[in-house]
Amino acid sequence: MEARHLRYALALAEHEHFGRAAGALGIAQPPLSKQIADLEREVGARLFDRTRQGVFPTAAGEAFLARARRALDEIAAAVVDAGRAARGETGRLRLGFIASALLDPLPGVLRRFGRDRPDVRLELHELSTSRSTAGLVAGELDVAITLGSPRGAGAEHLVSVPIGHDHLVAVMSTVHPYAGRPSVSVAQLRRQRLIIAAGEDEPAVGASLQALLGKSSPALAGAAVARDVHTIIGLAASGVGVGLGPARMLAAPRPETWFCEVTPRTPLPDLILSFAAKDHSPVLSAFLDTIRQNCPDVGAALDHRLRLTETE
Amino acid sequence: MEARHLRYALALAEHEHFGRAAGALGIAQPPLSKQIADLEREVGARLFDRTRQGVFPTAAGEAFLARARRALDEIAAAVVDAGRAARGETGRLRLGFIASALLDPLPGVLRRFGRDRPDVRLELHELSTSRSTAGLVAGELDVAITLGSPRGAGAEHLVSVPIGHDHLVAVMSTVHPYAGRPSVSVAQLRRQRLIIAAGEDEPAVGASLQALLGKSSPALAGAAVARDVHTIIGLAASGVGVGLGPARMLAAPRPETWFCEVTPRTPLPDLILSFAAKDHSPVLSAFLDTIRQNCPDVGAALDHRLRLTETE
DNA sequence: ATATGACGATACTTCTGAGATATAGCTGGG
DNA sequence: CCCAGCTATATCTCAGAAGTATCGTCATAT
Repeated sequence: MEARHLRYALALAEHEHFGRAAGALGIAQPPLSKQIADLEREVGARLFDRTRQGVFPTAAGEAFLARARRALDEIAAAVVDAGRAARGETGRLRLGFIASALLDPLPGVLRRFGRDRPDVRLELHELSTSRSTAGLVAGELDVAITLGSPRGAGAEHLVSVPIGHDHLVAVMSTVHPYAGRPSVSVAQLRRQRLIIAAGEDEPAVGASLQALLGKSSPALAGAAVARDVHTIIGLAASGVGVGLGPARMLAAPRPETWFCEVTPRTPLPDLILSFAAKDHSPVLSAFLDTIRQNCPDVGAALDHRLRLTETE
Repeated sequence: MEARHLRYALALAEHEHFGRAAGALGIAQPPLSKQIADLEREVGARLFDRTRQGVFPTAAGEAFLARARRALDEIAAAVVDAGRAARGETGRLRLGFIASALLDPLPGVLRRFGRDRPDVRLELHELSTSRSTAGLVAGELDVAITLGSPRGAGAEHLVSVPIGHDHLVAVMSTVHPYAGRPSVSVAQLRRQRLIIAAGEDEPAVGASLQALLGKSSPALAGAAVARDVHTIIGLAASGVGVGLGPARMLAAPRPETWFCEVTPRTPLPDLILSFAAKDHSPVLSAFLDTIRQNCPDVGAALDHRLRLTETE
């Protein structure tokens, strides 16, 4: 049973005449007669009544033709769907990102991407740098935005591109003595109980903190350690101490909290976009394209990568 | 694009390996490679990633395979559906019948047929003899039960078989003087205003009435003429006169009406089952089979017809 | 670094079967 | 009764599906 049999049967039902149906199919009449006969033998039932007035489907033929139409529609749709998927118009993009990215690059990128690719399902996961890296390596994410380049097992199979900057800020309860100030100094911070991200979860922030306060500062040693930025803010708001984290971790203002700069201004590692080097999916390419249009300081690595994908 | 391509792609996706998929398909590996390559060329997109760990569908491949599965399912279902339709297990039977048939042969026939062929859609039309005949000739009915053999244009293309008897009865309001009597005589009827079926609608009943009352009886000439038996009963119940019709027109007892025999007992023409001589549909054959099992006095014509259908 | 093995792609051959041409068989209308 | 129109059958041809042999590539083992 081949698709040809379905096409021939449908043409015959449409033209109600072997000769004309064959003409419409671009073949001669005898082959059509034979194919229909073969089809009827394979189905095990007569599908057409040959009368003097024309060729008409039997009840079995009607039942067969209804299914045949749907089968051919599915085949046509298969080609269309595959083409759309190949062009990255449909599909799925699993994005891991650090909370601070929600403030600057992501809103514009996601808005533009959602407009350009309305049928791509976006799965957004707010994750720490280390978790995003692990997700990429394990194939559970397609692309990630992290603070600093991914490190650790499997990171060598990732491609990373800087797409923005960040720096350290402090966060505290609105009843804290420093609340209302535009900035706090290192000396002031040393006298506070600090709240910082767990070292293995946010290695980039941890390194910057060491640079700011000193390698084995007592303030760092005595700091409260939180799993993620939400916890830092929550602990700070409840008066546990002064939280330290990336400036853009504040996607939206929250009640009961006060944010201020840290002097000296302490740059954090760049915002980094990463993805699996061997991932050539068109959805990813489209996303990278959107990134490039939205982030002026994307580097040559992304261009190079895009060129690789296109020439394939 | 042929069904073969779909089957091969699905096998490859299942086995994730060209050699094993080819083995499962009963072909060698190179033809499978070529068919997949041809498919990818026709679709215009790479459908499989060939990696060292195995062969896996791309996003386009996943989209294609989902449709391909449904297409092949439709093809398989087409064969199944056609077979069921050819065996008369599914389909439609449009039955025209005179109301009186609802009392005797139809209940048992329909019950048995509905049990044997639960997926055949029964379309029941209570029609006069002449309307059923016209429906059969016009192809709007598949089978009909009438009073007397169909006559008129196109009736020669019908096959007719007697399946039961009927006779004339009278119907009147319960307040009519004759109500309560087991029978009325011809002499009594002549003194009543009669209600009868329109001659062209029920020719068999009309002929029997003429035989009973005389060719041009004043009682007949002055009778009220109704389109169908329901109207006869309704008019009789409302006191217009005494209705005359087939005994088995009384499918169910009704309030405000009294039925009684007519003496002398006046047989009506046989109940006749008719269908188009060239109709060889399996649903009709199944229905005729049911009729034969339920009606002991079906004649040789039906047997002969059934034999014709089977030997085809 | 080299050898080895597994796997898919390519080159070439073989043969099935789809399609073309010619014609027979059937049937209703003149 | 013949003719016209339509489908089925017979035979041939050729495209293309499948088979065989071999190559190229890459990962792993020695």
